Amino acid sequence: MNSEYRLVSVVLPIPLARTFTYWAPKEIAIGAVVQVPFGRRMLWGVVWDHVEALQTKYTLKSVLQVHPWVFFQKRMLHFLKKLSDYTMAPLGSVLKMALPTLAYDRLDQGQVCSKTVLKAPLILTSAQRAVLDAMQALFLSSESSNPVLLEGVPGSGKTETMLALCESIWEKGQQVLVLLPEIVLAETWAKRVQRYFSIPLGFWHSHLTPARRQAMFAGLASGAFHLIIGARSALCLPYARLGLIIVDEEHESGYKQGDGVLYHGRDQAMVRATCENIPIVLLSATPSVETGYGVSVKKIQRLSLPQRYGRSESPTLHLLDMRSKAIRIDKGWISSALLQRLQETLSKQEQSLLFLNRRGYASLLLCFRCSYRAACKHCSTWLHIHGKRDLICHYCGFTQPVPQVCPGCNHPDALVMRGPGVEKIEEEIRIKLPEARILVFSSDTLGSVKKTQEALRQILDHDIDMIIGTQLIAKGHHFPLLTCIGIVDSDFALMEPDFRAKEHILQLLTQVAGRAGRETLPGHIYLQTFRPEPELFQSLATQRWDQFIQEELAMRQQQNLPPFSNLASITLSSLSALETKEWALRLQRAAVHQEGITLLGPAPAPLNPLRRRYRWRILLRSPLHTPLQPYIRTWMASCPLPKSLEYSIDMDPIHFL
DNA sequence: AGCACGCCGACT
DNA sequence: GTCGGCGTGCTC
Repeated sequence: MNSEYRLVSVVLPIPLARTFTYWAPKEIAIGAVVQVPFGRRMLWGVVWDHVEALQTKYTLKSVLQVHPWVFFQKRMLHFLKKLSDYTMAPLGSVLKMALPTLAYDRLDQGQVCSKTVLKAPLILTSAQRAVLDAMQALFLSSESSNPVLLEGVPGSGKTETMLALCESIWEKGQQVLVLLPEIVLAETWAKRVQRYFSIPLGFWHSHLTPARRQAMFAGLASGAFHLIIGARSALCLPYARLGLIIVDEEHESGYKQGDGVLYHGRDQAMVRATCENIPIVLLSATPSVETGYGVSVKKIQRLSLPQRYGRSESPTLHLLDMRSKAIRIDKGWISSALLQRLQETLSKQEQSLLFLNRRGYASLLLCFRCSYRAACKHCSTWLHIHGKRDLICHYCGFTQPVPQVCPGCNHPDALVMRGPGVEKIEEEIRIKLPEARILVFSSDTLGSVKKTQEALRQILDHDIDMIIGTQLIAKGHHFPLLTCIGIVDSDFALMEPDFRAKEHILQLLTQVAGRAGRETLPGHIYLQTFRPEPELFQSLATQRWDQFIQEELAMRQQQNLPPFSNLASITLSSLSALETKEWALRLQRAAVHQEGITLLGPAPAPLNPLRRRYRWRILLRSPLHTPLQPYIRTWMASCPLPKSLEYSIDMDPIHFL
């Protein structure tokens, strides 16, 4: 053994829980980013630990180079370990999220830093000033402080208040990370920041080109960027000097998504803030029930900005019972009452929004003679119709033309399209209000960030009279001329097979409603429904969100649901229906009873198969202070699965499909 | 994850 | 007879 060198264990960005041992220069620090030979590849990894002595049959290889300026602090390694332990994802998978760009055999220079300069005075109202003072008092008062929830309706001035807080972070030479549930919101954030500050600013999301990604990584890891606006995946990066995390729209389920490591962006942002010992602020007009629980047990400090500044009353709510003969219209989906209001709005040269959370033209193709219904080959789901011509699977993207004759009975004109989508509503409006300039706002019509920006510009410039949109339209945009909103089908979310359905529909409807009457014009909201449920719409009408949270918490506690218990879902999948079922049953039989832990299932997943794979699921529940991870670890280890079966573990699942 | 090795179907 | 499918196994 040469005294110039020592042994280190290295974590590599591959889906393995283990480390690999290499020779490295004696002075190498834990947390150093190193390039190592691995098989016939070269990989960048992180020095996890020093290894004192090792007997091995391998001839150990040596570190090729040490990255000159990217480094993982102890607190960062601690965060990655916690994330891996909590999600039960291999440490290497977690590292891959933290080192997504260094796969290449090259080094970028760190950047020499430009300054952040205040361009325009940031004038706060007294309410905003009070919130800012309260936050600063909290963050300065103790060594480690609780997360803050800043609650406020759209237009209450949350962003300006946060910018004033950011300024104090930038004065200390630290970085601010703003997390967004949806990356189209990034431009809006950037514009508002740049109205007040000249600032080195970076973006992070999955659509960056490799070169942009590399540059962004260099900027944030060197500390050159003072602000990073990013999607969920920005959470795990090695910032040089992180000083504050802001989670915008914290209640959004977009924070829990994706493949690979299943984590909740908001929850893990709070973990990261604790590890880094920095403040974190959650923003929302309609906080999640989980956050409401955090407030009630004093783990989260709640502050609020109740006033709409710049003016305006709350919009007026009208419930339209579609079962009533006086209201309905024979052909179509827009009631006479709503149509009349749309006409009036148009003649006043104001804007309207029709909200329908269904993409495409129609959601099903039926034969009225033989009851054939178009289904996806790969997923056990029905095909949707887009542009009246194509059948599309919303889960796997499979596409085929709408058949000319019924594939079931060969009848030439027995096929009908049912279940209206935004395109169908557009068709109806073009006939009934031919003079209106219409824009359909959905992921099909707005494929790129650029197209979305252009659509938003058209709305703001009043090149558009009426927006017909899916939930994409609900998120954080300002439309000053928008005074009339129609919810075409208010009943959709109650179909969700999920205990969070009520929370989600209220959040979505509140958000959509928040688009109306933002400036000086009064807003009207029309809710078309076939099942008017007074208490549900009551919460929306009175805007008593905290009251809804209290009621919902009481219900969740009574039924032993999160956040009063832990849930985990384990999904097995394979190409064979029989094999999946058999192994799901075998796994269930291998489970050892433990006090408090309940196993539900196995049951076939609701969409089976999905993307050609058959899936069975086991759900676990435990009391709040009994973590499920150790139990799952021993259990899964006792029942090794063959390679043909894939499994995934989802802690705190929120999507039950 | 990659990248190899290894054993069964249609073809230059 | 080979080219190539993806099942299984290994990487310090």
